[in-house]
Amino acid sequence: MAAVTLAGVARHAGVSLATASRVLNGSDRRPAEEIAVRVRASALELGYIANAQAQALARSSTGLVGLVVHDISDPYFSSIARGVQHGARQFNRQVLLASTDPAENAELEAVSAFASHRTDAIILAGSRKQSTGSVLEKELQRYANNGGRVVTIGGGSGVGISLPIGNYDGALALVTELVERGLTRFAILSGPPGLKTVRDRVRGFTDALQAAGLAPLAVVADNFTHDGGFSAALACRKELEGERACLLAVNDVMALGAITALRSVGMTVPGDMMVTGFDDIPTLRDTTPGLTTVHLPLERMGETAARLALHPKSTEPEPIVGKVLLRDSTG
Amino acid sequence: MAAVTLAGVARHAGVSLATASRVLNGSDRRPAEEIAVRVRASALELGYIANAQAQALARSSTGLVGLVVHDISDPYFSSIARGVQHGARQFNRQVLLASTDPAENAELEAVSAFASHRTDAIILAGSRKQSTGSVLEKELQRYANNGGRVVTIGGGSGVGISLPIGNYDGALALVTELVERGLTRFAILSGPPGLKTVRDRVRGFTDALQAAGLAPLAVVADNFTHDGGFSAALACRKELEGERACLLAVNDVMALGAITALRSVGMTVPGDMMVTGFDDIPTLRDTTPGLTTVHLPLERMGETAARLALHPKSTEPEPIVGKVLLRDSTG
DNA sequence: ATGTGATTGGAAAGCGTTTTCCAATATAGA
DNA sequence: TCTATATTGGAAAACGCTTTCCAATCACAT
Repeated sequence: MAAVTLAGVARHAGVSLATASRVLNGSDRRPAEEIAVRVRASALELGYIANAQAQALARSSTGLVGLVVHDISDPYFSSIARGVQHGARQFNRQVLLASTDPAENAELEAVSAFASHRTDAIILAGSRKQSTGSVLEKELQRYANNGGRVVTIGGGSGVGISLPIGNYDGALALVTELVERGLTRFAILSGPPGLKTVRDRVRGFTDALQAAGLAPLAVVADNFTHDGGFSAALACRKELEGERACLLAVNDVMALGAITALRSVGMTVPGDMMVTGFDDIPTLRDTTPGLTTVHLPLERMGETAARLALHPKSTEPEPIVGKVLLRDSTG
Repeated sequence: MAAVTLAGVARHAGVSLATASRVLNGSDRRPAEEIAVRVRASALELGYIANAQAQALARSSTGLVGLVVHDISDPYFSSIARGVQHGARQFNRQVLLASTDPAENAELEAVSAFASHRTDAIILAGSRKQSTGSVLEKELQRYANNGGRVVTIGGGSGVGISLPIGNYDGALALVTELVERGLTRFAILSGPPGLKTVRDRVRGFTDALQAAGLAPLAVVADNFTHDGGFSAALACRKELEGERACLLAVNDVMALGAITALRSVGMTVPGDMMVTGFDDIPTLRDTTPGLTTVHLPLERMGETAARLALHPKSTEPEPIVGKVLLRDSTG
């Protein structure tokens, strides 16, 4: 049972292909109402559904927007994805998702696949190692040259529009506030140095410390994940020889991993060690103690990215500013 | 700067369209190596990227699989999505995501959009109100009739393959274990009765209670979300007049909402009230007290669903069985 | 040489739309 | 009544590929 085609509808309604197309799938020309009614009736009766592939080919616009994230099960990314989805719906676009997970060149593969599917736009969430002149950048550039729009959330891919995130400022403000509250002993739980986000935040931490005449007692880098935070915290604890300090994690999931790690060795937060995060992921509603962090409007970021990607005349947007939230994990 | 087409590559390599196609985009016929090399070189030099839309049209297969979830930022769904993504990659498919969120008929819209895009398969996660003969079911049926595959995770849509989840058995086992441990006072935090998942789990709870000669002290229904759990817990507390009992939430996010609610009125868990969940979402790693729940292999479920959807000869699968995890939230 | 069968590259017919022309008809103005 | 001008429906040419034929070439045994 082959799908009903436009030709079938046209035949059934006794009109031409052109007329049927004009009636059913928006056009600037509106056939006479009498005919339109007949065509619509036929379409309904036969259960016609336009073939988006064929339309894409003819119109050279697919109605698709590609979203690249590292791990869709990470609350940071799934919140952004939700926003992107919302934004896309407002423009009548469907979201093509790529969760690039562990595979090293998965990100490149995803971009290639999106380019192949001729998505109208590509949104990159979570800045990747961005060696200028990288294969990824070349691919994105080619995509952009062919008319595709590129939006990068928080971290220039070097191509297209970038939605700037106040990573540096947020990190700076966080540590500044903590110092004002009298904390002096800090250690940094960092992530892969290849990520721009990581570099920006770490720089914010250290600059704030420096401004206060302080320096981190330790800097440990690990994966940008829960497990990364877990092992980084343990390593850090060794370096600090168990002495109380404030662990500045470079994002919330790492911070949560760190807290779990500290608990697993019998330490309490904030009693024996303090911890901070970054992002304010929704998960934090349910964790105790409340995690001190920098709030980012994740969902709105996704929606904004979608708008930037899909709105014809969108310009460089206002930067997203983070808001420091002091909670119990820092006493 | 228009995109490079296959015709362009063929011309540049001095071969026909047919030959170029055979060399570049898999075919059962392999042109002579000498020619193949020339074509590949041209493709590389010109930066050719096949137009997936055109291929889809010609092959009548899009390489797309549609995933419908209620809320991609809910850890339950994002874990499943991760699995689907993995599974899809193994079959070289891209994932089209629809997070249907608040809009009432968004689910139907999503299915229509997927049908229009001629996705090779549609995966429905999170059973929706499934009035047999509903518009949604009709739409799915039509999709299936046109050769699309439909997989429903945990809750028959009445169309296509269903991946059965041991909701009833898991709920039954959970309560049975709790009763064995001496608990006698229970209340149920239920979700929208339209959801099959909800009905199955609640039935499991009540059947287990009945078997032990018990009955729930209260049954409160609310949204299937964190907020739903929050307000349901408060309502429940009223009905119980603050007396200690075990709140059986119908899923983890509701349970977490419930715990937050209880805390907000100064009650402790499990001291003043006990709480259980269902699903074992990854979030639970970081919450205290540990939530007693029924573990489901969410990511694997997604992967299995993808396999079922994409593997040519897949049959009704083994049901997924839940595993009871007793943790601190029940003492 | 000759016939047989396998192998190869290419021409052309789709796939299901949109959209540009064109011709035909209707409308208005004189 | 007749031309000038809109308005309308339809034929056909794209869009970028795959795939079915077809004809040409080749190897090989006769």
